[in-house]
Amino acid sequence: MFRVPDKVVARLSLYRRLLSALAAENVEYVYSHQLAKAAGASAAQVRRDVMIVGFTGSPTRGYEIRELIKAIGRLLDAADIQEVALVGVGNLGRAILAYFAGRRPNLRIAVSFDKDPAKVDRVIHGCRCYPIEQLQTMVAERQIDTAIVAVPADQAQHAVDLLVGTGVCGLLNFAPVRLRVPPSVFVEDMDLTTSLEKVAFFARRQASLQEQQR
Amino acid sequence: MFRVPDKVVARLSLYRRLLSALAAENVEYVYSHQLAKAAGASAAQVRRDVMIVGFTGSPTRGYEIRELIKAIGRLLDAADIQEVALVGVGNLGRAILAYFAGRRPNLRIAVSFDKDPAKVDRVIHGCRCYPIEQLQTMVAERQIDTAIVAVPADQAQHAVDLLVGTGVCGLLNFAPVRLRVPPSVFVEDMDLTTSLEKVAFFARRQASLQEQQR
DNA sequence: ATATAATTGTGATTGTTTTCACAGCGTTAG
DNA sequence: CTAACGCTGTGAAAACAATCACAATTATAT
Repeated sequence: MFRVPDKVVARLSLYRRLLSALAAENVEYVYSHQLAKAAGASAAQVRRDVMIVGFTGSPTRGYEIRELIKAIGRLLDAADIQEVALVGVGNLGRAILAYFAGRRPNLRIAVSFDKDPAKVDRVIHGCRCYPIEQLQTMVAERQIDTAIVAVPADQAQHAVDLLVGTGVCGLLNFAPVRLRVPPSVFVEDMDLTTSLEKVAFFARRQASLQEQQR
Repeated sequence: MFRVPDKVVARLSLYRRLLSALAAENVEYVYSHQLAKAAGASAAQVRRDVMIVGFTGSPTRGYEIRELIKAIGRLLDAADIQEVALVGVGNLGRAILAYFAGRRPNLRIAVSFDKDPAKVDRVIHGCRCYPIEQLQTMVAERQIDTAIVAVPADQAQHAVDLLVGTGVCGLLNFAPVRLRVPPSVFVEDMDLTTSLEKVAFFARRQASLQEQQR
């Protein structure tokens, strides 16, 4: 099983969404440069990425959209349904639930956990909340390998230890801390603070650049 | 003004948080390898990054924490307060407000906008919500250059056009679409769907790898 | 039938980011 | 006073990612 760089996976996910939108408008074929424009990438990049999924287009028609969507799915998606666990059903956790509610049926947040008894047993955006004590049993039972961490920073490592101990090997982390995990576990950090500081930094640079020009 | 790669900015933001935590415990000095471990980076990387901020440590003591924090601030932070606008006060927007409420006083979400009259004029997590019609006036008046986009996908481009038209040149985008902006505008995409698919992909790979080994 | 035009697939190249490796330097120990 | 240690700062190398550029391909027009 050859290595796929994570940037490529991210772009393929985006391409697929764009392709689905086109398919919904009954467009049948798309050229690399069209897809590139929609995705904010170069045409060469799109062709390279498509090459990685092992799909091939026609020099005259471009890529057949429905087939390309399937090909991307064969690489990205599980054969069956892949369930995701959410830990932490606070403001952010609920927003995440709302966001994913009913999106992709074969990649869905199946269970959530919280330590607050007020949340336990409630069904929020179609997902039942369990007490954190049941995390290991439930995750093991459902063979969940992917989880979203949306607990406060000081509880994140503990939650992750529980998850990893039960076999979870993919984490989407919203807590503003670096998680300690074995190298076999993939962590994607969604660090709002860092991202905002990044944007603020470049915005300020650009603003002062424009001021200089005047 | 020399170029700073955006990955470096992200790491510096992280280092600063880690350093602040150490400073709070009255630690005075830190070695590159210690900071590296906490940040999940290599020691050489930390030293390179510190080099970029133009700070220098001692071969025997390492970096003086309080001074390094200041040095990072001189690069990353605005001289005065930098205000941020939030567009879209739905589930996600409110979670973002809660997340940043009272975090960093000189980088704060000062105003929010929504088209829903039910939200207008309410103060949510310390931030007043204005009708979207007032966006351009308010943003121009307060000279805001940084904004967070948390509206549904189909409204994102319109919101961004308004923002960019008023001089905003840094965007943190939560809408699952590619924004069309002039090249002078910096966009950081927080694409939950893509990130989750990425994590799910690598989790699945790892899981099937471990299965193979058995 | 043949020429034309536009696109794909990909080796080669370029550019960027990370790591290596070591000189130089305070501090400490003998 | 000298040696040894373990760190920083950084040129050089390696690894990684994106782009270029062009042969191969196939529909269309003549």
